Amino acid sequence: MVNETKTHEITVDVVILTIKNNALQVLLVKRVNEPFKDKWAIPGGYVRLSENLDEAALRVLKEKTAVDNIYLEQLYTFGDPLRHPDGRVITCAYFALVRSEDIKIVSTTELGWHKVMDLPPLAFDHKEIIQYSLKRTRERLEICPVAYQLLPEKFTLTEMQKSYELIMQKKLDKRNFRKKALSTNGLVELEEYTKSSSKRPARLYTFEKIELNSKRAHFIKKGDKK
Amino acid sequence: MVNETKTHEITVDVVILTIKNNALQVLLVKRVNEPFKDKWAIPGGYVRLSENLDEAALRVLKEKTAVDNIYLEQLYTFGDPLRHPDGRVITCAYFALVRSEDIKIVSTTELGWHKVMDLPPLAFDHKEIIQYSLKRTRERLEICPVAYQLLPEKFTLTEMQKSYELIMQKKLDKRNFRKKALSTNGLVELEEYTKSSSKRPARLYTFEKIELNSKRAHFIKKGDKK
DNA sequence: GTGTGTTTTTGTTTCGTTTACCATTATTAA
DNA sequence: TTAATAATGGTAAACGAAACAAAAACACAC
Repeated sequence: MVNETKTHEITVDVVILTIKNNALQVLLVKRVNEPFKDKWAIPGGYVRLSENLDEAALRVLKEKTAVDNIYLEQLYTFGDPLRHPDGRVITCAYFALVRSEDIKIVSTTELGWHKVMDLPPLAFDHKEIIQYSLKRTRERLEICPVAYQLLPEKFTLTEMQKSYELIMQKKLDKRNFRKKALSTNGLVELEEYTKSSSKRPARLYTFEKIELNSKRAHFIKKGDKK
Repeated sequence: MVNETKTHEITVDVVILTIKNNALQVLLVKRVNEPFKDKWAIPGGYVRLSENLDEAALRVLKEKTAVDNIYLEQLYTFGDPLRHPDGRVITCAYFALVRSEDIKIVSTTELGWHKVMDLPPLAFDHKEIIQYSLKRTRERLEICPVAYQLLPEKFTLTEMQKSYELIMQKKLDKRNFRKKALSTNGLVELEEYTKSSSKRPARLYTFEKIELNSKRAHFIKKGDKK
């Protein structure tokens, strides 16, 4: 039985999500080799013997982008025997939430952001993996305000609400949203305002740096508005 | 980099939970070989090239027990480089909820149920894996009544409440519990009663066979009683 | 400086659900 | 009759969700 495992290979793939141009976007690499040449794929790589899975995922993330202070969570392990045409490759998928302002793309390969609602042809089972990461992101958002990982350092409540609406795929009531947002632990009201266009300036907020998962705010509930 | 992966090995480990003797119990095997000889371990095995991860987990489950109609869910993948003393073994952990009445232990190796609140010395990182499976089970229970997977075919509401209390680790109010239980989709009131000891017989209930995850009942909420 | 347009900001009420709490009656075996 | 446990109803308080409208602040055009 042990022999039968000899050609397993283990990769990590990292679904990197951000909000950019008023849309939820995912970072994809264009494949230069077969299989799936010229298709787009989630950034990934083989797990090295010396590193654990989290470290492997972080390494993949940093190979493509220069970020830190990101939200990174193991998503699911995909191991269908036929998912890779050239052999048995099991992949442990992660997802990351990053601020687009924080990101510098450092890879030399062709790399780009794609709207999750409008994905190009994808390699392997990567479409399924992205769909699953969206589902998980929504689940997380219902529990704690992970969306602040997607927002700039300073943001308005309207921007925050936009990010929630993009992730949850539904409109939220403005006043109800603000009430809940203001009661969130860690949200800090600043004495600064946006100044720009021909409209009333909006107050800026920021999030204290705190442990994620340390509190459960049950931020969005189902059925808040369609 | 590919070379560096050659000695990875992939296993699945299955945390098999049941309720037995008024306690939440987990099925463990006693190891007969090094490493961790004579310690207890979660049932597991290598993933074969021809099977996906779910199939591997199901196979492991069936090697140890004769059950079907079980709840089986991928839990988490553990890949610390030092978790196995003899080499790099990454394990994809699953957890299963089974009815103790349904189980026939078919393995020849030493195998037994252990209360999760009173575990023997465990091999590898298996203690951590079991703890994580309990956490996940609680999360599932908050969403849908998976506990019926642990109950006998026919059960009383008191038994159902006991199973919830064992998993959630807290006392629940009897009348509130019954109110919610009775409003759960799929719960069927039978025209049968327990008959046994010197007390009033209790009505029996059963669950219709339905898809899990198909409904979200939000069965237990936080703070129901400490 | 006045008016217009745009966006931000703010509070209340209603409604249903959940929680906490409490006590009595019913049924059986012994 | 007693002992043991099951079954049951109601209510008050707290909480969360949903729906809803008007005033304030600024830029700009005139």
